[in-house]
Amino acid sequence: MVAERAGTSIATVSLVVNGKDRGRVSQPIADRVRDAVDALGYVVDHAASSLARGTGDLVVLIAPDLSNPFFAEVIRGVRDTLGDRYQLVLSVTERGAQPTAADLRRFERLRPAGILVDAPAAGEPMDASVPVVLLDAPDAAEGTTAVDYDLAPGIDALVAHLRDRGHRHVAYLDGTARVATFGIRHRMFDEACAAAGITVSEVGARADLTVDAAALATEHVVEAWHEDGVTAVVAAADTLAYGVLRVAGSMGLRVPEDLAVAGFDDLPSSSVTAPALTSVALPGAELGRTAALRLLATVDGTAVEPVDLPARLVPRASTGA
Amino acid sequence: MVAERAGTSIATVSLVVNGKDRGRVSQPIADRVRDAVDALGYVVDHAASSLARGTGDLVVLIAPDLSNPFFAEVIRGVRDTLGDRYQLVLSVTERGAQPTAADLRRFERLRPAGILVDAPAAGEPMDASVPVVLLDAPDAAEGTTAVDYDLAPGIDALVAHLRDRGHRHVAYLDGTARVATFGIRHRMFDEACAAAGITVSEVGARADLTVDAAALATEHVVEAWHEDGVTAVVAAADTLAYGVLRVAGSMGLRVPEDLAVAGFDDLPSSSVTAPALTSVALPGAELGRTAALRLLATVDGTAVEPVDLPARLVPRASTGA
DNA sequence: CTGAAAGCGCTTACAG
DNA sequence: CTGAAAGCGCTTACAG
Repeated sequence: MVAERAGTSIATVSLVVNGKDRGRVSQPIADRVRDAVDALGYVVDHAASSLARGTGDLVVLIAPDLSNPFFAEVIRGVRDTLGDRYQLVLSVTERGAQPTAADLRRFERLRPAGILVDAPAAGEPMDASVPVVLLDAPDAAEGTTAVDYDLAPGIDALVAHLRDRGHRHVAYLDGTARVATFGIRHRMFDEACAAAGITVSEVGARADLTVDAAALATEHVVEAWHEDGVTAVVAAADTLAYGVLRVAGSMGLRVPEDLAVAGFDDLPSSSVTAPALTSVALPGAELGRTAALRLLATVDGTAVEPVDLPARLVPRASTGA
Repeated sequence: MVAERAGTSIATVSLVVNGKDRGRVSQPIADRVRDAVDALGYVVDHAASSLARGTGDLVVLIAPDLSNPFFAEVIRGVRDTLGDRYQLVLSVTERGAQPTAADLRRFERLRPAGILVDAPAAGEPMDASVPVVLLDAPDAAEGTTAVDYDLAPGIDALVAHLRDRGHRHVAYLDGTARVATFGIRHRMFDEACAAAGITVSEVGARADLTVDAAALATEHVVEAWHEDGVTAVVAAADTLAYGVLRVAGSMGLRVPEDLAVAGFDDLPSSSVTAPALTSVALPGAELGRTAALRLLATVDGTAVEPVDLPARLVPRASTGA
């Protein structure tokens, strides 16, 4: 229809629409085509275009359940970096599940320009026929491209902070998700504690990343923590720490006097909890931005120096800051 | 490749893969095809398939910036209802922006089975060449399909609650987003107040849906509210109310004694703020579920009775509950 | 029950 | 500078 209206061939329309008309199509004809496109409100059919080209302008970001508002930051970073050249679409896994190789398979079909995977399930082979960049996947296999946090500065600062406040025996509330990043957080925390002369309680607990689940898990162990002499609890995510705060509040435990609490993520709402929550802030937007840049580099065939993005401690009232 | 391996034609493979082989392909051949598919890890190419069919199995959900964790609920509702037959992908607008007709245009190209649009920008013509269902779009034009909240029960209960607590002069903190749903919340609140003999302060304020923006906006007007004799402030969203809580906390204002605070959404973290936040709970998952059902009904050509989903009040400590 | 063929709407060498 | 033609990987009448 556009070609007809512009009085030219379909091939010429394609060239103009894709901006490949420089030196190939004369000015007047190109203008006529553009007028016709505007008049008819024509948009290139994505299916036909990516079929012919072999690839499209879609970038897929596969993320775990968005109930953790932290991912909004990551998404924003990706979006801002991708710009107009690519179209970002998101896929979220089921509640509590992590992205798997099967998810990757499903989106390969769309012939995207690339796929980003945030916090993939541990031990899955994350490779596809299109460029893939993993986010927050510290166990990524050799040969895969991954962008990770450097947790050490944040965790070391947290442990030093707890130590300064006199804590010598603490507990850890882990997430249930089978993700490498949680494993690493836990391990690095244990190691930092050991180095600082702090012992970590044998009484462990874990919960899904929701306030309700964390509150339930906390109720089950809070007595045991108390009897074990625990004075502070560190949760693998702020949403988990919220559950601890809620239980502490309803039991009349004073935070931080009776029990200090800290988390990971530094969510926006962590500055308004009762009391405000100490948290290891992870640079989510930066993670998204860096991952998108690496994907673009892969697509364009340029190389990028890998860097880990440092976490930092945000001390607040929940640990007596 | 699959056809070759199974010793059959491409057409037969297509039939088997799409489950249209009943009474058309013999059992042994169908089995051979399935074996070949498994062995080769074949998946249908989405672009080619939707080009040939004219439509695909994608459902697109266009939502505003996800920094409001409330949308996670909506998404979950949609996901759970869509099931395996359709593949859900999300698109998020830029921070603070609402979905527009242009976003719809962009995703039409993908030939999705349908498009869901949450909280579209006010006054945009939201129609497309594929089925569209609007969520939380109380100003939707005639002829468009929309699923909305019934805010009355929640707002009436909130105003009655404030009245019972002795509030006679209150303020409203609005969102900046150009969405009908915010306009309606404000208007219904004003009307309910008028009916209950409560006056609403002329000192208005509005902010983006982030804690930081809301805190900033609150700082600018909190003096004026005080001088105006305001005893309670209602925010158009919980994230806005968090900003009020933060400013109150840093100024030494007691909540609810000096200033009562309430919001809309009932986010998971609202039970752990300082103090816990009274909120008009909106059934987000239900909204997503209902919208997905209506989309499926449109696709299948069946009719559905429209229903609005009632909001309800969750009273907490921030209003003295 | 099975396969050869047309066509979905594009892009891209290629010939003119 | 421009257009006719092949081909991207499927699906679906249609003929056998």
